[in-house]
Amino acid sequence: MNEARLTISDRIQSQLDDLTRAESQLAHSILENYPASGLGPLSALAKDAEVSVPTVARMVQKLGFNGYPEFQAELREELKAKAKDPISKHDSWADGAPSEHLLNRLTDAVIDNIRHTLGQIDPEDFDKACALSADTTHNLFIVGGRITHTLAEYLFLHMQVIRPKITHIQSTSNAWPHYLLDVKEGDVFIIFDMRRYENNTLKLAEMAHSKGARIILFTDQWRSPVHHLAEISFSCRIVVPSAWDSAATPLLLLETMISSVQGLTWGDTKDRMEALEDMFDQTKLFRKFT
Amino acid sequence: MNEARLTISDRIQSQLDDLTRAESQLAHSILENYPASGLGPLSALAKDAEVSVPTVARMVQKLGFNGYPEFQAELREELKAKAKDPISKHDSWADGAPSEHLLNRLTDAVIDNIRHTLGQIDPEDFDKACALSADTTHNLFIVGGRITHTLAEYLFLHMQVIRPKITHIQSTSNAWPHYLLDVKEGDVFIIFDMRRYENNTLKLAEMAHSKGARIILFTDQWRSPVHHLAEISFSCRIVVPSAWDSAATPLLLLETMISSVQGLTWGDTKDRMEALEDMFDQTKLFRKFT
DNA sequence: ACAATAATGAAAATTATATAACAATCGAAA
DNA sequence: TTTCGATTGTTATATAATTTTCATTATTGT
Repeated sequence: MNEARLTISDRIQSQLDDLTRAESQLAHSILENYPASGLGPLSALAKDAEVSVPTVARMVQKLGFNGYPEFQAELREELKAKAKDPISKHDSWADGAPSEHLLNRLTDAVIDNIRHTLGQIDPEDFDKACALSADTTHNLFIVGGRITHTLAEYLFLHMQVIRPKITHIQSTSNAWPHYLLDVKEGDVFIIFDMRRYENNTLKLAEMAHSKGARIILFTDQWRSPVHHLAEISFSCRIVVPSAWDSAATPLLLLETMISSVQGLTWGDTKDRMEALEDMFDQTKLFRKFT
Repeated sequence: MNEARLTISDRIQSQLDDLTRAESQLAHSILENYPASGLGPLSALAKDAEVSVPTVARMVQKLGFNGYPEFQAELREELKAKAKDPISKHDSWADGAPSEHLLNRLTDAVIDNIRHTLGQIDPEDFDKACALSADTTHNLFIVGGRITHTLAEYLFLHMQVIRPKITHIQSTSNAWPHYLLDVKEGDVFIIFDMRRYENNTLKLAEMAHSKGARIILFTDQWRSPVHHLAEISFSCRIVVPSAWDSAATPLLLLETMISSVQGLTWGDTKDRMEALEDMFDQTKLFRKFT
């Protein structure tokens, strides 16, 4: 993927000395605010550079393009590539594997997903969601579906240590209506619903909502219907070159959330963690050392 | 003039909820590689988003523009402004959050973990592990511990669709010795053991090993003691600025493995997936569309 | 200074592009 | 189901953009 491709800007600059008066004006005008000016209509560019329309057309051909539209297409390609650039420095992640190896392709996709997702997240929303999750004056319910219950469980396992009053509900289970009996106004639901959105999850969300619960939703880029009920939604990009979706991006958000909530409740968490350590010591579940 | 401070991207995102099917497709297509895609011809954008040409024209008007050219002009203005912006703070992942925000710090760490981990993985080992997991002439056991059972479960849920003869064992459960009765020579174990290595997991691994099972281990950079018994080990970097470890890197490996195994067994998988689809249709578990 | 040649611009011809008008489709409510 | 309204797509028209042609103006070498 990493061809030593020279940009149009490069090409123009290298030729800058051999240009005639009008061409030079034009070249400088293109470089002035590159690439925006080149993406407008040809006539606008000509006017901007104070040269005639055909001058622009000819220059573009001199640069090796078949026409102005082709020139613009290339500019847009550059722009796309640039947007991805921050990480594309690594032509391959797994050394020793060709870049077409699934390891590299999937990793590329996941990193890309992360960037897109993070780029669209409002940090204030995120902080608010963390604050809600840290609020121990209300109950916290964590809800996952068929696949997403693993994410829910992951969050639950950590939150369990961090704070009390927490419940994990699997929406595919028949038992969930029972849990809802205890829901009080102001309780917080963290709901996971990724594509192939589940009817059960939606129903559960509706009931929780009607009881006055506040909903934080983790969904994909197409958004579960639950998002109409949610106070805060996080839509994650999940598409990878696979028949399945990737949970990596939502997991990253979860882990950040866990860390953040832990920070907010540190006083309590500390005690709880110590208590947990003691329990583990007694049950000899873990090894003291490797 | 404060209206002008909202980028088109912002405006689209804020309206994302109230969009119809075609509009939503289009919106996502625009955001997909913003702003490049919006700077091409209207018809190209329409084709890209798989909507009709007038849909694009209508959407642009909905966004408050007098026509597509006006919309493009605004995009170019944004581009110019961005290029001139002295503080192009695009070195952070979550725009709008300071680089010290946990979202950015944790994401940095996770990407770093991925890079390190992938760099140390031998692609041949990886391919071998996939081949082993795809081999349906033997049973496949997936084993997780207290936290890692979520990863195990995630793998199990997918593998379950891809191949038969598969079992998920939670090493913290009392029941695991029973599972081992069925283990035959040549059976494959995929074991998860991250730090705070669990005694149960080690014992389970030892018993499986003594029965002639082949072990694939997912562990952290310090390596679970199980790795002495493992035929193939993947050590993942898991450290992030948090009191907890990150499961993102092992998850990425898992997802790659799932995709790879699926490729290896595609003939069978296809049938199994179709059967699963039918089941889902009958139980009305999922919604057909958003 | 004067051809000869290249460079440039004005306007017409051509092509592509966006808008408008209309028709089909889909989904919700009766 | 059937109907109504909203949404989306198809076709046709108008508009804008690009390319071509050709006349004009600079530039260079003799």
